Amino acid sequence: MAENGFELETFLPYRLNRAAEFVALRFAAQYKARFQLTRPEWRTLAALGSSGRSMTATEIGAHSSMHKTKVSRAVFSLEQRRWLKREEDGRDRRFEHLALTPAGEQAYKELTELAKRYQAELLSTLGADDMEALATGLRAVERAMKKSVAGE
Amino acid sequence: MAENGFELETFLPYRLNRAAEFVALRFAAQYKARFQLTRPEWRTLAALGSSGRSMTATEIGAHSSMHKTKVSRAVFSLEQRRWLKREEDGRDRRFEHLALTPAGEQAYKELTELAKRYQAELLSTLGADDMEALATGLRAVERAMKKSVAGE
DNA sequence: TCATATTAGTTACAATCGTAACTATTGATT
DNA sequence: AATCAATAGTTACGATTGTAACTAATATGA
Repeated sequence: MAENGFELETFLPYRLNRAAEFVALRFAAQYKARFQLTRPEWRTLAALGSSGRSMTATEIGAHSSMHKTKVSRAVFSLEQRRWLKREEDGRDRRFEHLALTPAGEQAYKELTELAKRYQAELLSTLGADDMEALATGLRAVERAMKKSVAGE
Repeated sequence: MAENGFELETFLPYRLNRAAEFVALRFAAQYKARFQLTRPEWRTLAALGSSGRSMTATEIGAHSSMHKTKVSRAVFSLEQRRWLKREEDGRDRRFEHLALTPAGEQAYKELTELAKRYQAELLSTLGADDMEALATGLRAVERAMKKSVAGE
């Protein structure tokens, strides 16, 4: 009941979390079954694959909202599979430039097919209008994310 | 780059996850600092507090998209704090009806004040229009969640 | 130049998590 | 009634996680 004007049903962190969890689980089952990939591994692979260039671990973390230790471990395990290679930066050797190998790109490509199918499924259950609204709202959150990386 | 028509920047699971993580972290820092609450504990407390009635652990899990072991552990620790009490169902003793104690309600009320402040902050950084769009989109996902509980 | 601060990334360790197996109870089928 | 299936919730255990401390490299600035 409305004790004091707060309604959980309108509270963004709660709603976003449960929606994210719900939407992620079905898809996770697919890439886990196909490639034995964990969620951080898929997210790392996706960040690299979609950027089409090399990225540092820190960039991947910022792009995916993953903790740096999560990224570090995902990078390690993708490297073990030879889906990713590291190259150290010549000017500043603290940086490692990470890029997919051909095998990694191939796997990514295959995963994008699953993803496209899943996205189409979502589109049809949510409806185009609500999907569009969701995209608009998420874009705003993403803007806020970029700002908060820049500032503070 | 756009290898085959898939764009990670439009892929819902990825976007929802990173937005949820981003938005949740700042708020989690607050309830952790104030009450030493974990995320599952806050979510369980919130589900109960906002419903204003008793719920079973399964209902809480469905409402919050939390795994049943997460709920089970959160319920246990809230019970330890005397913020929640269990009552067994007379007709079917598999069910436990969970409800907040007065102390639990008091804590919930205090947390809703933090939540309201945080929500206001979000509203001002996202803007009213985009916030509204996000709410519309999330509502659609929530409808899909309810259906998938009903079916299959 | 030397000390101090900052940043990228890794890792030890304790805490948390999910899978699968479990107990307990009820429902369904014969 | 007796069996078998289904459901609510818990728990053992191995896997995954985040915190904090660490290494290594670079930047800052007296």
